[in-house]
Amino acid sequence: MKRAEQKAATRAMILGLAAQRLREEGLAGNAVHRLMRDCGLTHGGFYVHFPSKEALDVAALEAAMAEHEARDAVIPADLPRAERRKQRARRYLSRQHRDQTAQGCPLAALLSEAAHGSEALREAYQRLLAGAVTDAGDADGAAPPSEELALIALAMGGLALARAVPDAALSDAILASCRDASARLADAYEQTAGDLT
Amino acid sequence: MKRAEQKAATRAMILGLAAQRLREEGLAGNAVHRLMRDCGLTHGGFYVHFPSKEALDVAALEAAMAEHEARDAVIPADLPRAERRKQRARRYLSRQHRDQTAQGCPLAALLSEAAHGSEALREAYQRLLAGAVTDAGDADGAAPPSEELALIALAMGGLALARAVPDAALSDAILASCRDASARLADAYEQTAGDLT
DNA sequence: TGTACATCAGTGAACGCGCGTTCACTGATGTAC
DNA sequence: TGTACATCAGTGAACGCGCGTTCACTGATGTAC
Repeated sequence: MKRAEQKAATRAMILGLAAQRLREEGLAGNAVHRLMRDCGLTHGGFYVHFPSKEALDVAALEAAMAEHEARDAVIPADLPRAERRKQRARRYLSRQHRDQTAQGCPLAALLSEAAHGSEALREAYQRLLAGAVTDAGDADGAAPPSEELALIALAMGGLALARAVPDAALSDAILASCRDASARLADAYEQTAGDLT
Repeated sequence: MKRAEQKAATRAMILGLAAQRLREEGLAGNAVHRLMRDCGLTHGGFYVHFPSKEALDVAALEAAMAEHEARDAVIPADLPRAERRKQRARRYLSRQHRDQTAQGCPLAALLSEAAHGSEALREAYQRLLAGAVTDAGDADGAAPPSEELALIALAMGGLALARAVPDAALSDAILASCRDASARLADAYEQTAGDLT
């Protein structure tokens, strides 16, 4: 079985690097030739592991999300819901998350690009988003998905905006504003039930 | 002066179409050859009007923003601040805005892609964002920029997310959740002064 | 244990394609006399 | 007003480049006897 193990290891290396690149450079900036070369391989061998570039993009998105979620699984479950939401926002909208794009949330990294992706990619994107909403909702005691959706949209929008802007002071201000807004929103959700208009 | 007028008209046509394409397909999907062909011209003539593709991207971003802002300049100034903010959010997070990408806000269309753009593009992006924040803040009676930043991040994040997701029901739910969250946030800003944490 | 054969991960040259950009040109418009 | 020349917006062939993908191959690993 040594051959199969070696193959799996190579595939994991390609996928791992692709998952980083996808977040750093987006869908467009992740070329097969560069990816394979930077794995110490030649580009032809790529198709032993993946049927197409599109398939890699989907697999890389999923791998990136799994890695990102494994990274911050430790929010104490005994805190009140609003407090957990604030902690999540504080972490997501941190300078660290902004600056470490390659290890960050791929949904934010592809926030505007996802709409131009293949159908398979967009379905994976939606599935991962729905998963994140469900996870957060369950952790928050079966909280309405609409609340989690808005909190996630605010967090992702703030993070993407902080990365788009070249001025460091403005970027920091965006993160701080959105952290504050997340906290206010978390509090507001505790005060009144949500009827949408 | 007939020649100069003709030239200006051609340039405006190229720029106008580029401003649409930029929002529909992003930075990557806006090719010189296709753009010129769809203007009824050949690609060589492009460089009579713009020094480079990069320069076009910047000009198209600015043109798109100007067009977008001209489109929704009519929010009554005599309404209370929170009400104006809610109206703005309702419009920005509408199904219409989501579906008419080509006429929509270019900052949302490039939300995640802007970070990979040229320095000139990122500076233009920041300038336009700052302008939108200032305009909204002035209209709201010199409101703190941090409040406007968070409201804009929520609106842009929600819009981009609603476009990313292929399922129409989920997309609608995202818009509705973010409209509701914007309203709650606008109310929350009226109740307490903002100190950032 | 040693030999012959099969498998298959990875190689590297080649493919067609679309990209941004250059450049010698054409021919209608504008100017000078 | 008519003729000769200059300008310059737009043409279209050509450039080098990187992309995703294919394919005949190599040579180490795995299997059969």
